[in-house]
Amino acid sequence: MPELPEVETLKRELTKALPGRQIKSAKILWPKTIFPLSPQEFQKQIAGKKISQVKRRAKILLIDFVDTTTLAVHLKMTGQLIFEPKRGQTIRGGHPDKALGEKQPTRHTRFILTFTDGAKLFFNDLRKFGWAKLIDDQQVRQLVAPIGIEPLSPIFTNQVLVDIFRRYPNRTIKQTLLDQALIAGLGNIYTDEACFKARLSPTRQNQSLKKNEIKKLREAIIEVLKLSIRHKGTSTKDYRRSDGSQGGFVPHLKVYSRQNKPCKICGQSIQKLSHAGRGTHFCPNCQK
DNA sequence: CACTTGACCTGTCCGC
DNA sequence: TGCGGACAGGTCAAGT
Repeated sequence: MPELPEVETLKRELTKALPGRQIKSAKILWPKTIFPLSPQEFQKQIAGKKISQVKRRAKILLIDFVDTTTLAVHLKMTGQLIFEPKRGQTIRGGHPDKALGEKQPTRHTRFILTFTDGAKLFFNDLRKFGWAKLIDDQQVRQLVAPIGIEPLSPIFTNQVLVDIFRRYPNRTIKQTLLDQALIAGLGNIYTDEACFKARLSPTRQNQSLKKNEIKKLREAIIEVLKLSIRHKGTSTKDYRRSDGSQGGFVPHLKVYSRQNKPCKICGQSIQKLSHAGRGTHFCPNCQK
């Protein structure tokens, strides 16, 4: 599911494709995706807009227009944004690659943006939880206001994380890392992976953490996110890059979706239990 | 106030 | 083979 590294990957890829392009039309196949606008309102408002830049805040992708409005997109669990250059044109050079993905649109396509040059952007979402909101800059500020610190920003210091854990002594590490109001962009995959890298059990109580353990956790969060971004994200199932291809981080996963498989460090069996309402994966031997 | 559960959805997998 | 149910998990609202 798209978490920070996946949305960051899309941001970087779409930054190469979208700025400068102008929207010719929008086709809405599942109106709930663009709620509260009706398909007619959405189509009328977005037609003619020119994209200035693509940004990311937490797991939200922000497609800015020259007129200072924004299309804010949340992919939730199964959302995809697939960019298709106009026929005969490829974004990465060379011949069109059949391995890159299935033909667009798919049965799960919820809306399509068509640009004046013939290029298209497809929003696919199997489970229909994702959304796209066409909003002004004031509404963007309201949207991102409750979101916590970006873990890859320089102000995400040891002290910041220490303070967060001190503020919620009775929560567990996993509950804390998943809380978007505290730290932005971590989901189920990267909380489990960061805890493993820091050798800490995700179910540990915050108040039991020593300062040097929090330091290790901060470093682990940053390393795991950066490494995944380098590999263009995790495609356990639905996540796709903007060209339809899969991210390359799955072989680097140490615990997520590896229950009953041997720990890559000690060989003991990776365990899975339910915690904080999520499947939680860890090595009982390596993580304390 | 803090924590848990349900809702939103569909596809996949498992046991019978 | 088919069917029911559990499960996958981001986020918000409602319930305990």
